[in-house]
Amino acid sequence: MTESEFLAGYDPAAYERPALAVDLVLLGIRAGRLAALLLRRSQQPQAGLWALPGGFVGIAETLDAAAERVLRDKAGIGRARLEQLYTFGAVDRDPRMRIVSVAYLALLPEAAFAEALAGGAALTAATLVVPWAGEAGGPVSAVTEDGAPLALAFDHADILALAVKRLRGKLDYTDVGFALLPEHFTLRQLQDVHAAIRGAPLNKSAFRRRMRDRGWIAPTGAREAGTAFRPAELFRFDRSGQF
Amino acid sequence: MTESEFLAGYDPAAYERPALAVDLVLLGIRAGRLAALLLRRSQQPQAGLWALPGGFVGIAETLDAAAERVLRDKAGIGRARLEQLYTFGAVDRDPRMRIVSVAYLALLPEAAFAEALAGGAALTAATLVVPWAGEAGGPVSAVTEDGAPLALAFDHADILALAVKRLRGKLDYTDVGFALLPEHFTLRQLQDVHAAIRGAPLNKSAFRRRMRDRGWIAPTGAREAGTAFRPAELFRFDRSGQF
DNA sequence: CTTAGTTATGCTCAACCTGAGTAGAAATCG
DNA sequence: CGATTTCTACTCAGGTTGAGCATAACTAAG
Repeated sequence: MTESEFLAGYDPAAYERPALAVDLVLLGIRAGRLAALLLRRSQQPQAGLWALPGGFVGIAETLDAAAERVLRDKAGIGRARLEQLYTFGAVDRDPRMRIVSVAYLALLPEAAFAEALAGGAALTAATLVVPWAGEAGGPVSAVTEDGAPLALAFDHADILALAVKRLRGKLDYTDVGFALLPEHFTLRQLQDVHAAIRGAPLNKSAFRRRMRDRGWIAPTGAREAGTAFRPAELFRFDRSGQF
Repeated sequence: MTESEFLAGYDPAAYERPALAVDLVLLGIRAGRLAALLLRRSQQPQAGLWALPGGFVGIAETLDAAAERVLRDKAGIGRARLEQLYTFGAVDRDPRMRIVSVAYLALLPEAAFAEALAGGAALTAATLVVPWAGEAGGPVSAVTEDGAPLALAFDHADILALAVKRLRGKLDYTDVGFALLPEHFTLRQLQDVHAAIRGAPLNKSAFRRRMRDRGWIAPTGAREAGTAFRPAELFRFDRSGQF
């Protein structure tokens, strides 16, 4: 039987279908480190564990639309650039039933991250501990500001790990570094964000040179205020720089 | 209502679920260009159009397992390294019903590609025409060996386009270039594969130097046979070179 | 056997990029 | 005003890349 014949004779109700959900990895910078927004599960299974905001995909709803709806309703965030990350389909990833989940990634500027935490959605910021270098991949764990571990629900540790890996991979040739910063920023802030994503320090002068040469940043003419020492120049992201 | 409450009260049968499928992008090199294996649809809808091999995901079947089953049953290929590409979830991507499809990518060495074509699965090799440079992305089209266009079914042109984009992005820092070659190959063959994926020529000496310096290739001592001119040395992929 | 033709391989050289260090500029604090 | 700290620009060595040239290795034609 060919695929065509199979599809033509397929009865939508004849076979049991997996449930389809989306889960959101919402990342920001917290105390100079990568952090994710998590919700605490209050019900069984896995009550008390920490989970990514998620929800089921409607029958007439795009995956992207489902992710935007979850962003709005579960995380209380109005707008963010969501990007599909990976689809997780292990059979036993949820103990109740078969749920296939499409993971999405969004990067929040510091203000949006703080606003989401202060909102009514009972979100917590979990600092990510990434024990591997570069794009090797591997497990990650989540801790509170005090360093206390946060137990993650389901396969959400794997989802977070993949998000960090993807982020590191895109750091050098896309604008992900700017997505975590406010509109105006100093080169030092930009470098700190890159260092937080990489999990490793960067050469200062080489970094500054590269950013200026690539044409990604434009000087605003203004300077930092309120610093104890020489204020740095403020830049903004210049989208006209080619990618 | 929090996510936990929602999930706890969720009745698996209460809401209509999208159907979940996998589609396979099977790529190889054909006459020095990237080519994909396609099936011709014999039934409505979109009868006569060309489609990627695909199939539905079973209720107790991993996404990866479904992709492997389709590879075996629909494409007649025993083994290949499948990698998840992206999940396509437009509401109207299939006119019959809502189908969300997880696309997978596999790279076939020249022999496996030819063997699949010769097998009983009625597959056709479609040369991919990629009108954009680098990782810009955009539409692709498929043509026969003679240059005649092949009309693609559903959103499969988008899936192929994303596969090419992904492949180009991974070319420089992973082993994808070797996956399309036989076990023993010359540096010229390796360079041709890279050029076919990039869609642009490469500097010869710089390419050779880079490949040798990275430790990805190991000389076999043997030489090409049957060439009209000086035979090139045969190399094999050396997995011990770090990534 | 000799020579022309063609590709493989190794070498050099200039241009560019990166990591590292140094020196002066600009601000606050005591 | 001087000490302190960070920002910014500059230089320099080392490594990588693109480009070209010389030689090696092989076949086919004469």
